[in-house]
Amino acid sequence: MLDNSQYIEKLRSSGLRPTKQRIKICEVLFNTQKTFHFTINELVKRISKSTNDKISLATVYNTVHAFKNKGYLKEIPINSDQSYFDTNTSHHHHFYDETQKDLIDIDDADVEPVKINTRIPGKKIKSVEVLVKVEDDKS
Amino acid sequence: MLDNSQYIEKLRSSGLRPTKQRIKICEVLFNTQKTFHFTINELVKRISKSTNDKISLATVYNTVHAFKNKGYLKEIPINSDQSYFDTNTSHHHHFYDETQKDLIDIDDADVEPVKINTRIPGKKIKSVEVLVKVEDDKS
DNA sequence: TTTCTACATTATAATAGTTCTAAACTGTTG
DNA sequence: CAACAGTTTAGAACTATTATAATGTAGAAA
Repeated sequence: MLDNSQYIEKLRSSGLRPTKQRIKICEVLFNTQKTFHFTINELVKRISKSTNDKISLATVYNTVHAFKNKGYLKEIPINSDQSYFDTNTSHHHHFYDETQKDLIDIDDADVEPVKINTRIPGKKIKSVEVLVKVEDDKS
Repeated sequence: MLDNSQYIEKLRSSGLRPTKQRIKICEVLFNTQKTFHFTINELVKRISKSTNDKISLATVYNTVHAFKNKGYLKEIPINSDQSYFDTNTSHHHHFYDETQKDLIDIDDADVEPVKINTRIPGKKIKSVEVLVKVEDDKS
């Protein structure tokens, strides 16, 4: 309960009612220097570690989707059986470690701009995402 | 039953027994000039259109996974609730039309090679996949 | 060809992630 | 403070996928 006013504002300004549960989720997601990746499952674990109140699974799903729609979270397309989210919403790409099942940011400065020399008529590009799959190098 | 010998060979040479069902699935997947994308659901529909025999859903899953492991199919990571597969196994990238929920190949020649200027120690790059999300251009 | 065996197919059950539902609850506005 | 619209909740429902266990079959050996 230190400085929730920022979250309250953040929520209010995007049309979300600042409820106890949403503020708690904000704390878990954004009260850290580092950005990070998570699945809903992992987020639920983090939440239950950091509070004694239980937040229902449905609320976590609802809130994460609301945050995603508001642009506070990004969803990362991984060939996987569950959704990965990223608290880093700036433009950047990812390594996916197939051995460790781990997702790692690639600083945007470390990727040369991707040039696509073809278009689809009537469509505009919304995003360009690079996924670099890696595995243990046993050479 | 025209020219199944190629499929029989293909299957046999990769250690898969050429069964009726697998040959039928081969026909549906590879008996066409064009490569295409599909979900399991769509594949099941294609199969039931082109034959009177029913192939069990479990067999379709097993076979698709076997084909994927053998490199006859590629799985495309889309931010979606179901898996997309591609009969085009050559190196290439994709547009994903978010309006139409449609996946479109990008010819590899139309994408400048993606340069990643950073590595993860002990890991080697397995693949670099670009996903270009597009939407209707209402400008 | 017949027999044998390992691999395949099948229907169905089980599982996992996610979404839906309907009742109870709570911010917010007036 | 009253009232309403938005929110939370537990649990049911749903969807995609995987596991299971019985039955069937391809291919090799006799």
